[in-house]
Order: sequence, then C-alpha cells, then structure tokens
Amino acid sequence: MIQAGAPVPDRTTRERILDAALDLFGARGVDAVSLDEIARHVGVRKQTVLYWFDSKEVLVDAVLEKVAAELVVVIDAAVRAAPDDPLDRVDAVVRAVFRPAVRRPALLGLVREVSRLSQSQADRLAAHISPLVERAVHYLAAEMETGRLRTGDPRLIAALSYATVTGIATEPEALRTVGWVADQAGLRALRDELRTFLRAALTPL
Amino acid sequence: MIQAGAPVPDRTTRERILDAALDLFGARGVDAVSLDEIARHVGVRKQTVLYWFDSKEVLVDAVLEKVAAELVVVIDAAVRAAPDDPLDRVDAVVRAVFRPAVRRPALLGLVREVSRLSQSQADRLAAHISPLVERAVHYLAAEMETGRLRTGDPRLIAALSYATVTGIATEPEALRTVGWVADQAGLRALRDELRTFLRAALTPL
DNA sequence: AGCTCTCTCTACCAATTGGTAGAGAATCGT
DNA sequence: ACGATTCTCTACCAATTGGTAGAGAGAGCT
Repeated sequence: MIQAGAPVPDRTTRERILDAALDLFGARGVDAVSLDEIARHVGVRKQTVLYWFDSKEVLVDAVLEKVAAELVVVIDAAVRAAPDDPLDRVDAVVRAVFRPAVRRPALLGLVREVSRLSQSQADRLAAHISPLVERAVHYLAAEMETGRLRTGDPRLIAALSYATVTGIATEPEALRTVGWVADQAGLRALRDELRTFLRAALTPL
Repeated sequence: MIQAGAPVPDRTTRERILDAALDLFGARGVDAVSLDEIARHVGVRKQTVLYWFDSKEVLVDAVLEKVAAELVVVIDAAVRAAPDDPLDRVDAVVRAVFRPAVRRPALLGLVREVSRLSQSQADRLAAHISPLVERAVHYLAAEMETGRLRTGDPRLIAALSYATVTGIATEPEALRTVGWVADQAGLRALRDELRTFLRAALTPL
C-alpha cells in the first residue's frame, strides 16, 4: 500500500492495474466493475487508474489487447509444436486454449464481454483473432481435401468450436444449473469431452 | 403512448414490461439496461415499472421465470413428440432449443446473464432446469446401456451441449470475430453443424 | 542547487442509477 | 351516487458512476 505523499515512481502500477482489471472484468463483467473497485484492488486511487488509462474504455481496450495477444501466441505455439496429423493438431489447439483458462478463469471469462464491445473495439479484437482463424480454416479445408479429415464446412466447425469454448468460459457457474461442478477437474473433464467430440466428428468415415 | 392523467387500467402493462425487459436484457445485459429505458420502450414512466415489480431484481426474476418455464415446455413437447430412436431424440431437442432462439434472439441471449445472478436467483432457475437435465441424463445413460448410443458420461455430454448452445447464444455478434454471419440462416447452419457433431459423437462405433 | 518530468494525491462535479412518497384519474361493486 | 381499489403520474432523494482540475512529492539531469 502506498501512503499519501509518497508517490514512488512505479512503472509496474500500470501492469498491476491491467492485471486487476482482467480478473475483475472477467469475473463479474465490465459494466459491474467500477474504476474505483479496480483501484482499491491495486491499492491506489481511482484517479491513478485514470492517469494510466484515459478512460474506462481505454482500459478495457488495453486488457483485451493484452489477452488477445497472449492467446494468439499460445495457440500459435501449440499448432507449431503439434505433430502432422490433423486430428492431433485440432486436439493440441483445444488443449492450448484451455490451459490458460484453467490457470486463470477470468481469461476466458472475458470473452463473455465481447458482445458488449463497441464496433471499433470488436474490430480491433477481430484483427488479432481473424488471421488465426483464417489459417485454421484453410488448414482444415486442405486436410479435408487430402481425406485425413471428414468433409464439412471448416468455417462452421471453427465457429462451433469457438462457441463451445466461450460457452464453457461464459458459464462456469451457470453450468451448475445442469449439475456440473465448476472446479479445475470439472473444466478438464469438459475439455476432454470436447476433444472426444471433435475427434469423433472429424475422423473420416 | 399513454398521456398524463389518463391511466386507463391496463392489465397488459405488466406483460408489455416483461416483454420489453426480456428483449433489452437479452440484447445488452441486465446491468446495462436501466428501468427507465425499459419504461420508455413500453411508453410508461419508470415508476410504473416499479409499481408492477417491486425492484429491478424482482423484474429480472420474473423475466427469467417466464423464459425458463416456456423453454421447459418447448423442450418437453419436443422430446415427447420425437421418435423412439435416441439419436433422433437428441436431434429433436437441439432443434427445439433453437427454434425460439431463431425467432427471438434475446431469449437465449438472456442465458449470458445467468452468471451474474444471485445465489437465490440461480437456485430458482436451477429448480426449473434441473429436472429436465436429470431426465435427459438418465435417458442417455439408459440408451448407452442398450447400446443404441456410444458410451460416455451423460452429464458431461449434457454440460457440453448446454455450453455450446449458450456459447452460440452469448456471442451471435462476437462470432463475427471468426468470420461467422449472425443472421437467421447462419444460426440455422450452426445449429445443423451442432446436430451433425452430436450425431457423430453419439453414434455407436 | 535548481528545474523538469513522472507519478499519485485531494477535492469536486454532472449525470445517472434504483428507489420512495404521495397525488389523482378511471373503473367497479354496492 | 359513492367509496374503494387499481393504476399511472409528478416530484424527490441518496448513492454511485466516470471524469476533471490542479497541487505537490520524489527522481534524475544539467
């Protein structure tokens, strides 16, 4: 905690604000979290938050940017490391997406907020994600040609997978409604069920 | 629009408030929609809303209650009407869930709000949904025994399906990020892809 | 030492929120 | 005809929100 009149220049304050914002936004949503609450979590005044980020919208932007960039790196690495078999590759991507999510639920929880973004924010996010998706779609299409994947619409498969992952991310607690336990073991079990589904649906007949 | 000093007793006002609240909550979230905005949509003052529903929380409750009850009826009817084959039955449920969603996107969009509910609200919702899920789980388990479905954990399958549907519901616009078009045709295509997936994953080897 | 830049602070503000108090018009049962 | 009930209104309020203005402490360069 920093006392009044002792503003030791602290380059990490910005990072700590981003960190707290990610957790809080992810857990309870952008609307429900005030700048003041974020500031309190960091041990700083609300106006300090507004010094680092000109407005709440800018802060949201920065958080999304950070998360998207990290996610892209993780997925990218997983794809490159995976063996040549397309089924194994899909499997690797699914596990790669869930790994950070298991460690830090707020990460995927943030996805829930995407639907509330402004047009420009959504566009910027898409700029990060789209290239990844396009590559995946082309890859899937190519492998369907070679017969190593069951034929289908790769874009729909991508959309469905994305929807499923965000669905899991969105509702770790809501899934209790269907009797699912939202702990790490439960998350892993659900991830594995998704892997099974994808394999079953993509394995050539 | 009702003019001042002309409060013709109108039993439908309550219904119209519920209706507007459903659409607005579903489209933009409970937090982002004020009572005043709902009132304006109905053509009434905010205080009239508070006359019919003691607080915003009560209004949210009522909307959820209504949606849950309707959804239960729809699914129930679909199951009863479906043929005896378990794969067809699963298929019928998926279509039944999507039918109201296609007609009225806000309906499933409301699911996004579930994660922000209070404990008591979540419990009440679960009271509606759980029996349905339990029946489905037992049914799936029984059919796995008879060999007409691939064996697996029925509860995980239910959870995964639920997550997928809510994922689609949550992100009709966010899915644009992966290049998916969020119109009715797109929704149908995605629904059919989900049906294909479920069939592929559940068909006995 | 003195000056500038970086950073966090105190003090405020206008707007919006959910909610309360209570007046008054229309309808219905008597 | 009349009183009670039902329903919507005007008028307020306390609390919270995102955001602004500007003071002032510490660090580093000259």
